[in-house]
Amino acid sequence: MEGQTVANVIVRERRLRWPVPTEIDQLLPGQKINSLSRRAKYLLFETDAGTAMLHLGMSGSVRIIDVDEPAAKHDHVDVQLESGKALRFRDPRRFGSLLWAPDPLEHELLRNLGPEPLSKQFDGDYLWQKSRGRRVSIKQFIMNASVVVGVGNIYASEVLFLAGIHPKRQAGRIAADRMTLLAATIKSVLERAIAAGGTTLKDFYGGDGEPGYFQQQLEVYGRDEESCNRCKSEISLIVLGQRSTFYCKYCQR
DNA sequence: CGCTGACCCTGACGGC
DNA sequence: TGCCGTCAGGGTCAGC
Repeated sequence: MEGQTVANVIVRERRLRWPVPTEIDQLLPGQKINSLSRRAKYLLFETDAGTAMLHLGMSGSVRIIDVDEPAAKHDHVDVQLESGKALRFRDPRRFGSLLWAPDPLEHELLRNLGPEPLSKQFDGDYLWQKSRGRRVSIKQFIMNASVVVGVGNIYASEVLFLAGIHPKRQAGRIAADRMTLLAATIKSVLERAIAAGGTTLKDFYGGDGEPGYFQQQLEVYGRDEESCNRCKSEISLIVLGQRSTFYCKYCQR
């Protein structure tokens, strides 16, 4: 889409996580997409008039189609291009969002986000400093986007297993050297997952239309009652902050 | 300010 | 076959 011009925007359903603002259909048509980028899990489509911010939520997806392809159920938005192709956004659960901002990094939802996990500024020292005095569990801590972005529920469990840290351990009670290991493990898990094309549990497909393969490398996620690859004991399942959490009670302290 | 739990919504699946 | 309860990979927000 980069460098292409928007011909028209069709909004069939405005009721997403937040209502789709009229700027999307009023201002986007006629604009050239200067660049595509990303901050946290928001996809950013930058134009001279402003930036469209797209979040896929839990069940959202986008794909490139011919403009005349009939819309199916849950196909909420089409961004039609002058080329005759369109970006089609589908989201059955409507937890996703499509917003508009003159300056996205100053948008209320982006301005207080923590660092990107693969950036240089995200390291053990940062995690250690940020966590002092915090009593919340380390798993909820690393899933908190104001601490660090990009660590979702699958990777949080995986990271903590590989770092040998119990998911319920209070964030503020983890020593600096373990935080260094934790930050490095977050980076390596995300890098490996990206290299594998992501994790396809049931219906995730990457931008290339291919499923991911990282699920074949999962150590604990979804493996409750199966045996730990390291010590052979049974993987445990608990709920932390309403999210399923998998871990080995012998390998993680 | 930090933390917890409720909530947003649809579809898939298992048990009966 | 159908109904009901449960669960799902994300994230925000009110209220304490």
